[in-house]
Amino acid sequence: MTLAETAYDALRRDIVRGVLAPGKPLRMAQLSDRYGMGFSPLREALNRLQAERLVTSIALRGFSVAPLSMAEMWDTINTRVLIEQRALRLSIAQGGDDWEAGIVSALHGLMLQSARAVDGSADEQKLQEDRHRSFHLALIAGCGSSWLLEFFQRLYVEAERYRYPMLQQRSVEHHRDIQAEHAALAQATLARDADLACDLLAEHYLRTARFIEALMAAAPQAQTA
Amino acid sequence: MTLAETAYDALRRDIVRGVLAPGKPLRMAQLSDRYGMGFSPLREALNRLQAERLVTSIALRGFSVAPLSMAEMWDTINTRVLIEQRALRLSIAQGGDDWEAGIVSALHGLMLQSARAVDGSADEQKLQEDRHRSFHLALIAGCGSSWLLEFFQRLYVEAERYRYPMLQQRSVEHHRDIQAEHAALAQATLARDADLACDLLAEHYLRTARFIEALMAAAPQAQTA
DNA sequence: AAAAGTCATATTTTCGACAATAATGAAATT
DNA sequence: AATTTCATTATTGTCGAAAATATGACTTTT
Repeated sequence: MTLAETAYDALRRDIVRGVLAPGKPLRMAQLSDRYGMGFSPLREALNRLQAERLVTSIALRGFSVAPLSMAEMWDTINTRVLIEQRALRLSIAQGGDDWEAGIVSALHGLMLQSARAVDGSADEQKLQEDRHRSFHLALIAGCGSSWLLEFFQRLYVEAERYRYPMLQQRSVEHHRDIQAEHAALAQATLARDADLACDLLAEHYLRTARFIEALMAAAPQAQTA
Repeated sequence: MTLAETAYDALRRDIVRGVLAPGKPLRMAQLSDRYGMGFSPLREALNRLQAERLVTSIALRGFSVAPLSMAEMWDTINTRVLIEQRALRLSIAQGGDDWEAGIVSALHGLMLQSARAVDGSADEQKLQEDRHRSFHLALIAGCGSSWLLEFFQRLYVEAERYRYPMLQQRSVEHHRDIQAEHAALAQATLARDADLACDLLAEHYLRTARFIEALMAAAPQAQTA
């Protein structure tokens, strides 16, 4: 892996996790120090991230972490529902055996982990997040549209920025059985009940959005810094 | 404007217009020569374009122009219809006076040009293309979703790559009155008839797609080189 | 003859220095 | 006191060279 790719991964992770706070200016010298590399690979990574709207830039005034707002969170959630409902319907209509197997496998991984660790290390948490993304990706992996899959990835990452503070609050039990929601979603999908699966998917995301909104209203400084 | 931005614009234009053929490897030395700048700004531009999927890259093996295929064209068109129909409905539901004014203005620009020039210079053609994009953007500019607007831009550029050979064939009259389609679309939108406007929009794009498919079947080497 | 290894060349990737521009703060002016 | 001017400093953007890696021709081995 090249240094530019390393920088891209590291910056992306730090932005999503809020280690680099929204709005924060990203000075080259500081980044060079932090990630142990020269300007060139960092600038390449920042340009990629800019294209993905995780960072903003103004010519000759450098880069900043893209800001967050409640309005944009709702936009992200609503667009996710649009994209994923379409992708889910396409998958249900034309998904094959490998698609079904992928869902079963991803759901298994998701269940397995919830039984094991109440709250694990940073590595454990990363693994959990990966499995969560893998599950939602598996549901729509049969859609056959590279655009829908790309937009899913983009929106997932953006939503993760908002969801991260929620993930940290393990103590607060969310008044939700998220695993049950995932299981029901998988079941409806595998039963090829498109209408039900789409409803469950939308409700799944809207619940998360409402929860984050409440959380942000209570502690707005957490991510808007 | 920085050199990196200049490089981005120039590369993007040359890729969309097929001057840099799909699949063609982009060697740094060659690009440096062609655009008259060093490697650094070029690499930044290429990284942005890679994030937008106009170029592909493999570590240590450099960049290439992203390939084209009929399957991907249909994916692009279908996704466009999904995104723009949603954005159009939102705009119709909540668009204000400035949104309406934008449509009237953009349609006027579009009509004006068609009356003037049968086939203009390269500059004239670029202006025409800008007006066409402005019109379609104006229709959905009231949607209030930055994600939908971004995806529109992405899909528009990709579609332009496929549409370009058609634009060159001015001699072939397309058996279509595209201006009339645009006018009808604007009329239905301003009348706030969402169902009709969405149908007209989908039909507008599907006609183009079918035309391009026929064109490519006749001369597949034009862009797949 | 086919496969594997070896070297020379071509190409990408990264670094460090330099140039260009913006931000900062002190001195001068109104 | 507020504003402007100007020099100083900090920061970004670009270049050219050097390091790292891939490519392709050639030799050797099986």
